[in-house]
Amino acid sequence: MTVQRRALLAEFVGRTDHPTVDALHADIGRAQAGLNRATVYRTLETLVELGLARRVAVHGAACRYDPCVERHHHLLCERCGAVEDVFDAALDALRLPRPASGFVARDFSVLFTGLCAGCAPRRTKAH
Amino acid sequence: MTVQRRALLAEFVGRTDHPTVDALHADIGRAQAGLNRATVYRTLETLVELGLARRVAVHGAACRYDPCVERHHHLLCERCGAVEDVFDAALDALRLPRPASGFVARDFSVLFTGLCAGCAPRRTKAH
DNA sequence: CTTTGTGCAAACGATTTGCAGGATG
DNA sequence: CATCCTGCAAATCGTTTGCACAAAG
Repeated sequence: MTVQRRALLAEFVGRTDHPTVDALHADIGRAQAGLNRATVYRTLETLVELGLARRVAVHGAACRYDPCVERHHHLLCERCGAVEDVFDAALDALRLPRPASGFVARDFSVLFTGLCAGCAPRRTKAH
Repeated sequence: MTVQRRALLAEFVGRTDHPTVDALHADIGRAQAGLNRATVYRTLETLVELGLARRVAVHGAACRYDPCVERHHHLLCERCGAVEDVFDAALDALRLPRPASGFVARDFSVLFTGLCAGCAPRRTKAH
C-alpha cells in the first residue's frame, strides 16, 4: 500500500463514469502530485486481478475501468462513448447456454448500445 | 470488386471461427498471392459498414470479425480466446432498459465467458 | 479516362516492459 | 534489510493513413 495507490483508490473508488486510464491519470495529477501513467495501468490491472475492479472493454477506444464489482451490465453510447451501469434483476436470471460444442459458460455480461441523454435527439425542445 | 476482395470473401464467408485480421491474412496468403494486411483491415471495415460483417471486440486481443450478421451472441473462452456463436431466441426477447438517466438503448449483445471444449477440465478421462 | 483499391512504409494510440532507484514493512 | 513499487523511456501490438502506382468500370 503505497502513496500512489492510495491516491489512485481515492480518485477511483465510488466513480460511476467508468474512467479510462488517461482520465484517472489526469484527475489524480490535478488533485496532487503526478502519478506515472504506467503505474496507473499496473495498479488498475492489479485491482482487476484482486477482484476489486472490472474492466469494460470498448472497441476502438481506451479500456475503461469500473470500481463496481457487483453483477451489473452496461450501456454504451454509440456517439460519445460514455458508459452507464444497468442493474436489472431480470437479466441476472438469464440461463447460461450449454452448446453442443461443449463450451461451458460461467458468466456473462450484456452490453446495450444506444444514445445517452446528452447525445439522444431531443423530443420537445429542438436541439 | 477486385481480385483481393474476391480472395478475402472466399476465405471469410462461411467461417464460424471469428478470425482476426492476422488469421485471415495468413490464410489468404497460404491459398494464393499475398494480400497486404492493410487491405485486409480496410476491406473488413468496409464489409462492416455495408452490414455484411460484424466486429467482435475482445479486450486485450486483436479484433475479430464475424461473417454472420444474423442476431446472435458470443461465447468467449477465457483461456484460449476462442469465440463461438450462440443462437438463443430467449435472449432475443430481452427488453431494453430505460434508465432514469435518459439513456435510450437500441440494441444489445450478450457475451458469455467460460471455457471452450478444448480448454475445459475433463470430467471422465483425466486431462 | 476517371475513380477507386492496393501495397508499402511510416505514423499512431493504447498498453506493456526492462531497468535502476526509492519507498514500504 | 529484503521486497515490492514507481518512474522513465523504450518496446510492442493492433490499427490507421499518406502517397504513388495499378486495376476496375
